[in-house]
Amino acid sequence: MKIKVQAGKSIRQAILENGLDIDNFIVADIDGKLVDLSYTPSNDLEAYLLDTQDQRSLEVLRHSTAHLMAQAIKRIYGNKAKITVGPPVDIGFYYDIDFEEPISEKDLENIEKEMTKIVEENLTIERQELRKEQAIELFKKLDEPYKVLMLEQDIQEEVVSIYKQGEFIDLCRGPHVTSTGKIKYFKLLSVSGAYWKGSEKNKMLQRIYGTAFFTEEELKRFLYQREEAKKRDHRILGPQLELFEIDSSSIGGGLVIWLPKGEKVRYIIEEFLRKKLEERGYLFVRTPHIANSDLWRTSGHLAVYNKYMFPIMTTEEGQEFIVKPMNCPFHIKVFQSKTRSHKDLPLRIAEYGTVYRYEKSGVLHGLLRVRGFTQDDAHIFCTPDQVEDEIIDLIYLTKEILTRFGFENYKVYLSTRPEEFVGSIELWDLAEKALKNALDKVGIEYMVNEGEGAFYGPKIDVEITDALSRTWQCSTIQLDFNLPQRFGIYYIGPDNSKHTPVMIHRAILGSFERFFGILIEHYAGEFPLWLSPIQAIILPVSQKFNDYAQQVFQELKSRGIRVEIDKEAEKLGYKIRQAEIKKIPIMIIVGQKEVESGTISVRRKGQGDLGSMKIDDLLKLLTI
RNA sequence: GCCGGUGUAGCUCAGCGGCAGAGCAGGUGAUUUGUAAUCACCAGGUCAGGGGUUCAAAUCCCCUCACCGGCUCCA
Repeated sequence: MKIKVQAGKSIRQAILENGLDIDNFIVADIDGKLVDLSYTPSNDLEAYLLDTQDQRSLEVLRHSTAHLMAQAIKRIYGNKAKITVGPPVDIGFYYDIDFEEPISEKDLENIEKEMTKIVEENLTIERQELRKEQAIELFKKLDEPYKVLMLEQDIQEEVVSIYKQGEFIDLCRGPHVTSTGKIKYFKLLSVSGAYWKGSEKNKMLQRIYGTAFFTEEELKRFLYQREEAKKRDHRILGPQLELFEIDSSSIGGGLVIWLPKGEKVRYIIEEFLRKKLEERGYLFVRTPHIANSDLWRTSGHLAVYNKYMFPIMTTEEGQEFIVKPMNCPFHIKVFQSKTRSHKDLPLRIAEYGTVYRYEKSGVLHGLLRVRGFTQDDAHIFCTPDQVEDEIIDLIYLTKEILTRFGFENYKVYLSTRPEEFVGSIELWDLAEKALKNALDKVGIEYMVNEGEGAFYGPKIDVEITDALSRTWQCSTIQLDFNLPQRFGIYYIGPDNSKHTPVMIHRAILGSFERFFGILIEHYAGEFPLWLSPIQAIILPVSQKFNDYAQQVFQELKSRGIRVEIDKEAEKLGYKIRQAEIKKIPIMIIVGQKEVESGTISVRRKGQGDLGSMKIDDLLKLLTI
């Protein structure tokens, strides 16, 4: 809401004089700039007050909580802890601190206690402006070398602001809440490492993550959601639901075993995608997992991509082989397998190509970052004129595929020519224009990442948003002016002379491993019927009805339903529980009643008992 | 790769200088069951690996490996 502030009076005074509740407002916006409520303008103006509902207020609260934590840490550790930076982030805030003796998560409780004390002290948070030299002197005196470094090296302004709360002083732009008493609902979350200024070359500091909210309910909800997210972690659900396994000790980190049920899901996805691709004229191929090292010299990978490639294997005959990190050189070979005419273009070569990349052990993460994975890869060879239509087709295809998995929201990024590039500027301009035209014609919103393209061509990346509003990059469409040149591939144009085709690398799911990991979390392990490895399970009320259950089983099986049967000598409740835990979508219960009437009783996971029906009725239900 | 944490039965974890434990899962038997856990018994171990301290190490110390939270990287 808007409020008039007179010269010489603080916004806080203005709020009070207007009879408004000061507790509702956190900071004020003056011409787009956020200021403290203690701000006192030198001439009359209008300020826009931000209440606790405003996202920016929450950021301020969290920023203030970061300061609160830093103050608590300074009280406990004194100058054995040097403060650096502590901004708000989407989950809350962090503060990077250089501790003389490393702390661990056990210490967080103690820090939280001290924070609570400071909240109770209700210290006023005051802003003060000083000249840069004064600030440098101040932080030298306070023995905060990182603040001094920032002032000396990074901050351009001649006048800087500091914030004081009790004995604690921090260099900060602000704004902040008016006093430490305003911070009530907070929680410290984790301790981790973080490089000073984010560079590997610099010293590693300790980063403490925390969060804060205006109400206790919001904090509780946040913590609850974190717990829920943990439960749908694909690394927990995967082995639990017998989908996949990663045995780092006996097989190796980042190498995935697809268990029968996971493979079933993958197969369904593969076949679904294959059908869509073949409809659009893609030709599937299959290529080796290793190749002569010369292939990778020609492609340039050995020079440019070396650090992600497993080392060369040399045979006793002295031949060198390398495990493939990419499929593209092989698809070039497919293109080269005969002389191509312009009439053959666009040529769309697809492969579910398994590649291996050496990733540092610390970056491996379940199925999301692995060392061996299968891309839903394809390379489109076309003329420069055909690029636009191909991209349009690709965007529609990508949308169609992702929508099938319940991903409706996307962010699209177009990355353009970087400083170092191959190919002519004319070709780049033509290609970038083609990509833009394609995006515009489809009517998709996108952001341009200027200069972020690969050295070999511009690209379009698609980020999907999952059920927990997290974003993931899967699809990528990359133009390549480099490989066709390096391998000297050509097609015969209408003019009967040789031309170099444009190559488009593209993946829609990215890799089956990564996409599967995302899907597991997106669905929390409860796959929709069409993907579920087991669609239905038949539960005889007692073993007396096993024969009838077997008949139902045969019937459903012959109709193509993925069905199982639980013939154990257990109570129905137990069998239902087992089926629920396995997240099987349909439970079919058969007992005396069903045998007599020739029906089945259907229970849908998450919905409960649907009553009894004929098998045909269930089949109808399943096809909806 | 870097910082911190954690490695005990298939899984989740307790034990933290003095006999290797529980629950779930698994096996066997009994029970023949109506919409989220029937009972009993059995089996299951290089306490991640290696070295050291100690009369004695799952437990304390060191090294290695793996994983987890992040950072960097990748996309």
